[in-house]
Amino acid sequence: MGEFKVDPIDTNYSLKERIYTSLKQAITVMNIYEDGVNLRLDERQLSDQLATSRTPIREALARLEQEGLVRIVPRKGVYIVRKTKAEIMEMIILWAALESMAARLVTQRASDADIAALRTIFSTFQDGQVQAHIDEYSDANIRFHQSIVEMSQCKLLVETADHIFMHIRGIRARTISESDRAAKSIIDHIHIIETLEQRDADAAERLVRNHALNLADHVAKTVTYLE
Amino acid sequence: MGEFKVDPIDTNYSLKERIYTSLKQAITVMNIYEDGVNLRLDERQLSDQLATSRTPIREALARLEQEGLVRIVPRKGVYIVRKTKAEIMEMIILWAALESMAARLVTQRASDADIAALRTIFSTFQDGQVQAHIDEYSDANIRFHQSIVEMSQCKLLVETADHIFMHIRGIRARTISESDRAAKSIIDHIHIIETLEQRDADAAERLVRNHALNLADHVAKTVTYLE
DNA sequence: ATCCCGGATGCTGTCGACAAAATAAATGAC
DNA sequence: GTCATTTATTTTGTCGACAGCATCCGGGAT
Repeated sequence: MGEFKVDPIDTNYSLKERIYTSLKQAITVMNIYEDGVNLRLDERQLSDQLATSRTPIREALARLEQEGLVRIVPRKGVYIVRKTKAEIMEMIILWAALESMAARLVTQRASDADIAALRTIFSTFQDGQVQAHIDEYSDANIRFHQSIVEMSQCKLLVETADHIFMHIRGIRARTISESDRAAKSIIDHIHIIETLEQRDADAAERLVRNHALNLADHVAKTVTYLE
Repeated sequence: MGEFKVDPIDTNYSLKERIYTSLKQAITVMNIYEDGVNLRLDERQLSDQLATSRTPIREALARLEQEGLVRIVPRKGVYIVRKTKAEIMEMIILWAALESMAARLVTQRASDADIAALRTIFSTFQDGQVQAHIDEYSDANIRFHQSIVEMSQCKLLVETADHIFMHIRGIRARTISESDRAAKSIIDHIHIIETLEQRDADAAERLVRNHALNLADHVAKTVTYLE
């Protein structure tokens, strides 16, 4: 029987909301660290492109500012913010704090099946396959870390981690795809999974923390395109 | 010489900015968990009280929503958000993650003098004096934990902690002032300071984490006014 | 008396307009 | 030709207004 189904009218998605989502997407997708990119957002230009008035755009921009994606300089304009190297470092440290706590919670809360599922994320990368599919490995890497946070079953932890992650997405993708680090990385991941399976909260926390802080050290030493 | 000094005109503080600060202050000060309080914010009423149009108010409210202080329900109105007990618990867990990482950083970065300064926070509470000045002790308690986070010299850690702290301020004040917990609390603090002085990162991290998680357990067991 | 329905009221979401500030352009002095 | 100064243009911050949805109120039917 062909049912007559209609989607409920999205009264929850106002113009302001959609503009916010649209702008956020546009900002996160673009490479803001490229030379010569225009970081200035013109309200009027946006209102033309989106075919709305400036009011909902300004409300969306106010939210984006609170989120740290743009900076509104009074009487001058709104600018997409570039994170400094120091800020990226701090974000990785915060990430380490969040994910290590998440790992601790996973040892207490997650089911064996959920933890086992972590292994399947890397199942397609047997042995030396990593180098060949470096892009897919980068994605798997991201999924792995996000999975741990999600398995903590702490919504606030997930939200906060997502928030940081949005900012360091570009940097992480570039850094992880460096050849020699991927091999080291996958070994770390296996060890982390083992400690989770053993329900060893202290060890899991320590390994996760060190894994993230290693990234921080690596960024401190090698990343130069942020200065 | 009598110099002619004028303050620079606050071009950095637009109307939107001041309204944001004003509303935020008003919300954090009021007891939003009291029975019968009006959680609805009327834009027009606000525009009357603040003697402005609704536009800058709406932009301020958009920021407050992103911050989690209010919830904007499309076509219905703006409501101050009450945190549920589960959310408070998650905030304390996040707090534990942040402060324990901060403690680790303190052992690596802070000067001996800075760490020593932590002791002075509680210097006025010798022995059994705690019970007599429970309010002042509550303040000292808050200062102690904020100091640790600040001494981490990680701005993002400070910002994030402040953000959570704003939400749990009321709850923390009420909970800490319970008699028997204060005595236990001050002993924990002394032990934490000792591990910091010994530059024992692992121990400091563990003690700080457990101290916060103890509060979480206590809230889970005893707090009933949030349901 | 209770429930349902329709009009009246009020509030939000969005808009276009205007003033002030900032930027760009143009004019003039040297 | 360069620099300073004035003028013109652009752009932001704020405002008041209007349409549309939500809520409240009252009348009528059962």
